[in-house]
Amino acid sequence: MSRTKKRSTNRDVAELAGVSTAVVSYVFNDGPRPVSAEIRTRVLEAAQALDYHPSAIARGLRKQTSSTIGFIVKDFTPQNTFLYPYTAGILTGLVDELKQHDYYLIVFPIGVGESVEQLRDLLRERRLDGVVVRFPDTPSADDQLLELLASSRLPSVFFERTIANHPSITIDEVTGATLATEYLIQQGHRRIAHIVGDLRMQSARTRLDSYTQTLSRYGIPYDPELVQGRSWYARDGAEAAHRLFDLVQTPTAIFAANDTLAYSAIQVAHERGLCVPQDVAILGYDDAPVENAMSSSLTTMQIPLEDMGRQAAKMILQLVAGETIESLVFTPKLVKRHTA
Amino acid sequence: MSRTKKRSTNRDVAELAGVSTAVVSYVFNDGPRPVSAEIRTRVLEAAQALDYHPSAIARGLRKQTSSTIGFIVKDFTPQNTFLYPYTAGILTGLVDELKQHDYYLIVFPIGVGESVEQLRDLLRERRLDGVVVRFPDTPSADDQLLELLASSRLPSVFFERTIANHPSITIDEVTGATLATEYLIQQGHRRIAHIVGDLRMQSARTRLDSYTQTLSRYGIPYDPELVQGRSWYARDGAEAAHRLFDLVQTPTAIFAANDTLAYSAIQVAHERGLCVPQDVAILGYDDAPVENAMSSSLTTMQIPLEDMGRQAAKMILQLVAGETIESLVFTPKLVKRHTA
DNA sequence: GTGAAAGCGCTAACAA
DNA sequence: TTGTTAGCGCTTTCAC
Repeated sequence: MSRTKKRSTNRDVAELAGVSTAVVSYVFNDGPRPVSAEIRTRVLEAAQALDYHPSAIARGLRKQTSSTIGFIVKDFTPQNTFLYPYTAGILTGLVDELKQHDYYLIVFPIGVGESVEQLRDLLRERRLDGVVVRFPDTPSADDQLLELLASSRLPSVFFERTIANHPSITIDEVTGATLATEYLIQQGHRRIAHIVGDLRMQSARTRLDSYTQTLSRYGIPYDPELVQGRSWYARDGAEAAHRLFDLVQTPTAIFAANDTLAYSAIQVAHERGLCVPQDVAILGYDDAPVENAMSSSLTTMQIPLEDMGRQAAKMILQLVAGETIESLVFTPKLVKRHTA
Repeated sequence: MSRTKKRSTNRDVAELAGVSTAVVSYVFNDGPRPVSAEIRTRVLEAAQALDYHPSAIARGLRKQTSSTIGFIVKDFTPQNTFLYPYTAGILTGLVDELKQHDYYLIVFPIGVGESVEQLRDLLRERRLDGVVVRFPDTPSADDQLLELLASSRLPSVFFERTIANHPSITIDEVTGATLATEYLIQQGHRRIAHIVGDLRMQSARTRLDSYTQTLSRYGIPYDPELVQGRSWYARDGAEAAHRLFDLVQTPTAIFAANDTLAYSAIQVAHERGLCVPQDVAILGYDDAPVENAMSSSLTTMQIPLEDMGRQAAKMILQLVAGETIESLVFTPKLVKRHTA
């Protein structure tokens, strides 16, 4: 394996084909000027013979583009950004759609409490044509990041956040949580509990608010005991479920703020000998596409993460192309399976 | 927001600081030639004033490197490569470690049955300094991909595959599955079932083989009825579990070939009113770091995916730096939790 | 210790 | 229709 053999360039091809480098460029870019059929094939053959592939770096320098998009992700959890179904789902759609358009994706997770210096570099280095950004929806000190993005003047699309003057892709949480609650009511439930997520996050608060408002709209009294939970994670979900089942008057239905919490509740129900959904109906939220035992049986509100990733790709590419675009809002859909 | 304002370059800084562009380079690269303290600060101030950041593209063209690594992933499942815990875990460690070294990561999933033309381009475009590759371990027609990799002459590290002359990171499946089976035997079990994964994959076959061999080494007769399953997925796991519990003589322990299958088995056990681990012990494999209700309670064989990703990063960087490196083998560790 | 200048591989404006 | 050539922004050799 001769590592010394130099890769062939523009010029090598030109020489072998007996043309100028310009023509080689025209052939490979289908323009901007026409090339006679005969010369075109001669160039193509020479390129083939030399195994020539244009250097993306050199082209990038010349055209001032990179055909690369950045995916900037900041999450609460420290190291495992990509294990989070939201991130993974979005990433899947995003990268796949970009591929269709011959764009590449650089992933850039930002750990908890990490400095932004490196991100600043990335955004200024001309390595990216645009960025897709997902920050947690806390109203906290991400301002630094936002300012960084803004000052970089890179085209950007935001996930689950509306930033002034930036197109975004968001979820209509109000409708989602309202539909969820209404469904349980329509199933005849009156004693409906809610396991909340991390209330520092807007989405958790919105789901809670929509739950209470829907109850009141249907004339169902609000019972604070029926609202439990403190994070998005399984342990807290299990604890919340135990509290609910310990109540004198237990709920007949539980609306969990995400699937993880719903799974915990199901497990706790099973442990206590309760049947789902006969003894207690359990409804999730996210339709997190994880591969696990119960993912196919949970009734939940589906968020089309992969599709959202696809749309994000399309949006950022339009932005890069100089078009103006509109923000997008996705509405969760009820997926009836076997737990509610 | 003036999109017209041009970004400042090398030269702008040089002019403002009253030096040559060479000096600017020396300052930003700390070499290769020394710069007087006075001039250094003058350059730095000018750069600050102009918000100058060197262009990675231009530097790349000059130095013939990109500070970018590719992560090429091919999986069985069509669109959701990144939802697979293996991929997500490895990716997390990989990208994080690369960040420490100021390298970026381009992710490139390859869908089922997808053409390799685009990958060929990526590998030849000089966009990458090296690649980390994970293909499923089938002995099938990935040869095309392998040949592509080889002919690109890019430094590469392979996951879970040993390719001639290529450093790799693999898992000692024999030891892992043997430890798993031995543990159940040592717990006093004699009637131990195994739910296999997709037997087209080497890892599934190895886990099965090690299971049978360990049984025979301990003088436990092999009962074909106790081996069920046909894929890595929940549905087939549940079906396998039902078959096992339908047996006249049911198993007292189940070794599942991965965590997903283990979870299915647990759920089925619960549905049938069996207690885990009292009535039936269930042992998983992977310690897939998914966020779900039971992830913290499953007894399983742990594969340090994130750590493997980290090591892959270190290896590929060493390779890029021209050093020679050794392949690495990771051994799964038993993690005792509450299901076996 | 510093400046001038060549050149990385490509694209596109200017010539012919 | 094609050739020539000037850069894109950087690093580094050569000269001082």
